[in-house]
Amino acid sequence: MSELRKRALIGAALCEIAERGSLDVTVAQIAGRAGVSAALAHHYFGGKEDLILATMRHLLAEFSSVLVSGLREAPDPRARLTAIVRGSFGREQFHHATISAWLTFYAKALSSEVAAWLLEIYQRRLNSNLVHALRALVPGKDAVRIAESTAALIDGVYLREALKGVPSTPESAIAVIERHIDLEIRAVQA
Amino acid sequence: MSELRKRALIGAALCEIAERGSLDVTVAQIAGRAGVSAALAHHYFGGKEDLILATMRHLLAEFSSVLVSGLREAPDPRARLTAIVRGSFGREQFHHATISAWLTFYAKALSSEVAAWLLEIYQRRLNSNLVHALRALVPGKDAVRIAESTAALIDGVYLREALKGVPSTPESAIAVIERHIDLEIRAVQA
DNA sequence: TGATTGATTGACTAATCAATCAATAGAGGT
DNA sequence: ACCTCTATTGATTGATTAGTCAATCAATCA
Repeated sequence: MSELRKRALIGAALCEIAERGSLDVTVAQIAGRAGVSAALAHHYFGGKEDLILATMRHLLAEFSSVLVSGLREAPDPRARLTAIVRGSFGREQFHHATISAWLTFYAKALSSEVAAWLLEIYQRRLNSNLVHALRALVPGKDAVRIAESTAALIDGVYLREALKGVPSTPESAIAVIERHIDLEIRAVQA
Repeated sequence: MSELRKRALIGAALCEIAERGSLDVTVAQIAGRAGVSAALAHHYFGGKEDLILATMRHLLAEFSSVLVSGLREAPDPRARLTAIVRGSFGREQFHHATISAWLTFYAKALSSEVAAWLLEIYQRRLNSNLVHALRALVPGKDAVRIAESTAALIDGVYLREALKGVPSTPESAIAVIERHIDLEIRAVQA
């Protein structure tokens, strides 16, 4: 029962945060959506902060698993890069709701030590994956630089997607990133 | 006195928001920093929401004026692009505080109609400036595409700067964007 | 001087919400 | 039947905070 309720509460928190576009969600709202009382949320998570952080961890873990499974199937370095890009824009759904939740967590990282720490781990892992794949294609120094700009571009495109009211397909977003990678690699190799 | 107090309150709100890394600032905190009572803030702005939005407008207006003056001095299209990039990363200060405030406003745009509208105006203007400068260098269709990816890259780099605890110089950030622009232009012209 | 007006505040209200707690219910074991 | 542990909740508390209001203060003007 414990795990079941925790999962339900995390899912409800995700929905509520995304729907309201803010971390100003009450425990009662989350619990209500999960079909339980607010007191139960406290029982299982200790406090609101822990529930929010658990939700964040869930999102990060989910992305991580998508990334790992994508990378496993990539045959060569360039395909690994594509896997990372597609993973970044294919996380569960490319839904406005999920993207909103991410942006909200980014904002939280400004004021929460733990949230910042969690995001840093995600960023480091993304960066390390990019660098690793790039090293097979360009000199090490360039790999680091290209990884950095690519990661920033991913975040930027993601951010703009969050603010865009209408949902769109990930394909156009992916194309932007892919082109950037291609241009950078070609520029170095030329 | 009216204008003086309003300016002081907006400045205080900016500081408070940036320092706490969140829009969860109380009217009392802002007013206290401005050296007045909370009641006065209500007197001048009507409500908390209006004060926050006025602060947002201030930030946007400030950026806009920096951009305009930078563009006026640019002798050719490529210099105009550089002016836009430098303006984006030279807004008043490249301070962690200011960047934090921007990210916080981005998050607010998810839940506030007016905030979203304000940000959209800023984005549209930035985009239009980029497209206009690019049209002199590449075909129209490419100009639109490059403007889009450049704007996203600017936002992405800015975002990462916000989360980075340590402050850094804008030069490295500017270099990333400039390189992206150069690569894109060269790829089209080739 | 006396009146008017704007600036300013302290005190108050009403609402919200996280967190706590005591109490109930049910399952499983003895 | 009795105990024990977990799940669950309604009620309550304590803290926070936006917004209001009546009262004061200061300057300007008639």
